[in-house]
Amino acid sequence: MANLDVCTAPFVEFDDTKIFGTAETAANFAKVAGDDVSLQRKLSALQRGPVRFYQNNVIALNEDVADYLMFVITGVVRSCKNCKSGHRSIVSFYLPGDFVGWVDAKLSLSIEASTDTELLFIKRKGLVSLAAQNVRIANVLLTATTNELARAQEHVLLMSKSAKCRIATFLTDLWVRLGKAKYLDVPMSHPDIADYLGLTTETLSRTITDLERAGLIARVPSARRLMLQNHFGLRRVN
Amino acid sequence: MANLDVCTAPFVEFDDTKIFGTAETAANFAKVAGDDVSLQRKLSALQRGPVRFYQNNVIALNEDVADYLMFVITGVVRSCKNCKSGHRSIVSFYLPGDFVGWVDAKLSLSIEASTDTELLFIKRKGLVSLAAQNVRIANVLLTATTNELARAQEHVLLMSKSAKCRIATFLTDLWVRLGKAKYLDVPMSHPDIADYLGLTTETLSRTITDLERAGLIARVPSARRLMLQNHFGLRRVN
DNA sequence: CGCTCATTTGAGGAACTTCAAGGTCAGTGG
DNA sequence: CCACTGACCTTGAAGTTCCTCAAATGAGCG
Repeated sequence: MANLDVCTAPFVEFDDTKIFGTAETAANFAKVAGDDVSLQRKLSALQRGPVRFYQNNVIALNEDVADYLMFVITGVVRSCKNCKSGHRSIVSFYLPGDFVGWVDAKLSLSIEASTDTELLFIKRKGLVSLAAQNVRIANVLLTATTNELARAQEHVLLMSKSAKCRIATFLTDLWVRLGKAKYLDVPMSHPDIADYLGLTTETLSRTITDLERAGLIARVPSARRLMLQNHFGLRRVN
Repeated sequence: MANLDVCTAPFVEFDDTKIFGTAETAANFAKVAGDDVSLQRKLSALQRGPVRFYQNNVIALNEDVADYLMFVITGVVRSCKNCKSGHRSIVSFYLPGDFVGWVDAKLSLSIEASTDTELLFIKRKGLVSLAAQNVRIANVLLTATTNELARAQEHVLLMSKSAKCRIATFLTDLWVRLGKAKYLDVPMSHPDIADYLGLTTETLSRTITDLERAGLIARVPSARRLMLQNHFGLRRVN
């Protein structure tokens, strides 16, 4: 991240609709400014990108994030801890519209592309000083951080529940975050979900089978496209 | 919390040194303003209290926290989720110097006194608008939220580790947060620690015994006063 | 002292992991 | 077109970790 061009270098042109399909939601950073055109201009002066990353690319190490904040346009970003032992924990998934990179170097997390993704890089200092002048921006930043805090706290709560409950809750929450479509097209892989929930892929797979047998969900054809058939029941799992 | 007097009503005068012993660290809200006397005055105009709570008193329900933010002066505050089933999870402990109440009503958490405690109540809106005028305050608030976010994320990481690792890490982190004294006087009860770590009190007790047998810690006389004997070893537990 | 609550210890059982193997799917090259 | 590859997903059997239930011990307070 010392030089953003290093990040963009390995990415060649490709057909957007193929990888960033129309089903993907896309977010717009300019909306942060509302209707204020001069503010929109100031914001766009702070941004660099969009930059594209392929699945499993490392976007940044947490130590590098001091200067830039990231904003997800399409795809899914994960922040995770990779231990020397090979064990991995995923702390958070970021979807379109989320800011990535609030937390400083304390925990040395790795920011990676969970799916192919498009990101904006935003000069952190510039955004913060903009917030000191503009109440709207200040509130957006405070809301962004407290929302992420709320999600982290829900994640903590989730981790002390059973595997069945963790997975049911994860799926319904994801369904809500992705806009409550008819089908839940799960964007991230099973290994990613398992590491997010503190489970093995085996337990994940077995539990999804259990939920399916209980009539709560259905694999519409494959594991990546689900239909949540009994929302009330899913919320009641424990 | 609609009326703070309701909170103060049940508390009678008592000998401070008995309950809020000298061993307890105490925090000063005015330090947020640094040396700026006029800023200190503006801050103190926003605060109400200190208010005292006894152990296990409910300080606020999360839905009530819209108007006030809290600042811990002495003691330990917990934010927790109490399910109808009787199950309880503790999301976070707040020590002297911490702000409580950033997260809004989404998750309906209960803010409770884990030990006897003294708190300031601070008008949220007033503090936020002060932040929009003053860069120092703005940075204090952003730092407070991102620090809490970092702690929540570490908590998430902790929850996917073994019981032994969770407890060893909890103890060393607590030791650091409390100022690295010779003895670790654990301020919160075993049930609270267990609910924070997603374990039972039995597992907690057994594991502490294991850590003691391994020579990593010692119960100096009782369970509430520990000595961390091998910090390197404690950090290496997995 | 005698009460209550907190902590410790034990035995058995449930939940999840580990290890192992088979199946599916998309992309690749012959 | 088809077989090959590698990553992902699924399923089974055995093993660990942690929980549940139950009881004993220890600490604080009137």
